[in-house]
Amino acid sequence: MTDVARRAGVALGTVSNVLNYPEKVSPETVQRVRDVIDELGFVRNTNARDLAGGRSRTIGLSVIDISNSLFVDIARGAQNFAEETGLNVMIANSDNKLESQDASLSFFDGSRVAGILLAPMQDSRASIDRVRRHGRPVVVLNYDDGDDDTCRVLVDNELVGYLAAQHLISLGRTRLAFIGGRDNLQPVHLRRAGARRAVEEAGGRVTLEEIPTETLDPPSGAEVGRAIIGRPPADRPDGVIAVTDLLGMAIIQVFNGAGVAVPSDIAVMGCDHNSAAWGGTISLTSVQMRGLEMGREGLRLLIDEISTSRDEHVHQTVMLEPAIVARESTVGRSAVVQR
Amino acid sequence: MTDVARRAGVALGTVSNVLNYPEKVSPETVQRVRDVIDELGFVRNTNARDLAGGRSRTIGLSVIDISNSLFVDIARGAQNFAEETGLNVMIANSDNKLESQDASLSFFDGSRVAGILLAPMQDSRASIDRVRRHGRPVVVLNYDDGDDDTCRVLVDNELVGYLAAQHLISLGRTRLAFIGGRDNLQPVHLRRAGARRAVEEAGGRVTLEEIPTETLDPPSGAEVGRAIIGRPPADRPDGVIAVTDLLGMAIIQVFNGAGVAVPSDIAVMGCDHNSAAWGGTISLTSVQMRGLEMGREGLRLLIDEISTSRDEHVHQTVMLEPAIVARESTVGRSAVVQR
DNA sequence: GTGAAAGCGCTAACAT
DNA sequence: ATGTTAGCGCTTTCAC
Repeated sequence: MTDVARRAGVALGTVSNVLNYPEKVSPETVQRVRDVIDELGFVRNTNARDLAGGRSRTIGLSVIDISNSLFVDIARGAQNFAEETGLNVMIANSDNKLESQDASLSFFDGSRVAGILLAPMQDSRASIDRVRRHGRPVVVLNYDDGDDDTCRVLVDNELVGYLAAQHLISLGRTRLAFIGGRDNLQPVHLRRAGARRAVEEAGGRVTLEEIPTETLDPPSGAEVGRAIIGRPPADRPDGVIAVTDLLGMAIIQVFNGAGVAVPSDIAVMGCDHNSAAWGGTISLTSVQMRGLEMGREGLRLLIDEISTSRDEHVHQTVMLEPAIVARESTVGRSAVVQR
Repeated sequence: MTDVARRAGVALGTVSNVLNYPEKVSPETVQRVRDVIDELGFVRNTNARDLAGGRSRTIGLSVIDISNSLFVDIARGAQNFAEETGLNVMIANSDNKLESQDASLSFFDGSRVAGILLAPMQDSRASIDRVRRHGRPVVVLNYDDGDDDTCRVLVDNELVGYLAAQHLISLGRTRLAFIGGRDNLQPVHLRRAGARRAVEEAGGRVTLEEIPTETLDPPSGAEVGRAIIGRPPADRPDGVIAVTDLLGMAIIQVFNGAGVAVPSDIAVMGCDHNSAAWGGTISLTSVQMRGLEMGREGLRLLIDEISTSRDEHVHQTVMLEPAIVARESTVGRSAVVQR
């Protein structure tokens, strides 16, 4: 910056003003300084800027698993909003390792980022507290650790299950099956509870069969699919809710290969709108988890917390409403207007 | 740090030494200072550190599209290696927008990162030159712009096609089909050329049919699949190479639904080992694009360029060898040892 | 082994 | 409107 000042024949402070408060400098000086900046290819040092200014324009996003499309959506949502507000989002991936998550948080802490968006892998209050004690705001995404002493953005997973079941019921299905992983996973538990509620509300005319699976991956889905096919047609469900899209996709393919028509014989749907399951020829009905909104809302809350006086900030929890995305696997080809 | 020094009853410089060169400080002092650091929850300011030290321990990774699993792999490869070397990798996603890519590069430039890994969306020499003129090393990943004035890590796409065709030929298939997008895409062009070479080498006993597609997405694959099924069995290929996994997966599902057995009637394989196509019950043979190695090698080259004296550095191109990943869709279920 | 002091490249308050 | 200057929190000589 000194070089720029000398070359433009002005003082250092003037260059700074041109950069930060151009309205305080005469137009011709602004022009001259800017020309020199271009000429020299000057890029101002963000570190020094943040250090001297005592603030930062970048926020850190830490996600558990960047290969899951929900987290990719979260990142994109946050970035889009950040763009509008002149902030920068840096992504750190934890690759499902808790120690990596901690390392990322420490890195962000050391970088004196303005704030942190954290989509944690499990209860991370200890790490969060540490960072926050250093005065760095943290907003938690997609994980309910029951701590309302922090801002969070969550999706109503009970409603996810409820909407899914309701969707199938509204299509006239009466023998539902809920294919889920183990119940100790928070989202699985909640979605199952929601499905039960919808079935109960339907009175006695709808039944719900619950089939647990070992994992949430395709092989488990295929296994369940084969088990269903092994039963006499009258004994099969006519509507299947898979707790993840990957599970649902695998089930569809088994049905496909066995001549069971989807959705006419059996309607199938997933619950987490995961692009990793978009490879199919039968597009999959699912429930939108609103990753984009989650990222965007999270950043909004974070900005709010950053700019509010530290003591006066009121933490809030935003509960996002999931929404059915109806596709061919439940409503059939003709009803799908656009992919 | 001043607080730490005062609380520990030592000078500022000593705290710095404890942090950076503990061997230069007496053990008891080290211990005392460290205790105070823990007690105060002190985290040193990376910005100030980099500013004062004139270097940085973080490197920037800019990818075109974080929703493509190849780029996710690249990121993970780079991060794994970075962990071993005490560096930090910050990911910036460009969401397929060229202006975002430029913004990311400028951000990294302003942050004075040690170096940049760039997986660009198209010829980006202009942007690269700008950054490099500021003395910041850049390594290009997965894109061959013909510029050997930079370090690059590429995958031999011609070999991808060659290996794919060879794999099918070695399984006794003689009527191959290459299902590709438009030939103006560099990878498509190269893979097709490789497939041709393998077929030529096989002499007259193997034929290669080339079927272009509008896009590289599932719908195009399904379309081709239906076209193939529409032909009399003797007229159909017995081995299909889809230029992307998504295409391949869609084709398999069409075959599946029509009672065409994969791989016994027709073997099908993809070419880019994309996890977005892993949802199937028939696991897909593909060609490993070595994203992890790409990230790792890229970072290795980058570190080399960073530490080498600026003038003495010799740019190099690492050409990664793709490898067949044989799965059920070509070799059948029994031959697949593990997923 | 430890301490003192000069910067790193900026911002922001103040002086002109 | 422009120039001057004191830090921001550290690293790094160089003395002690």
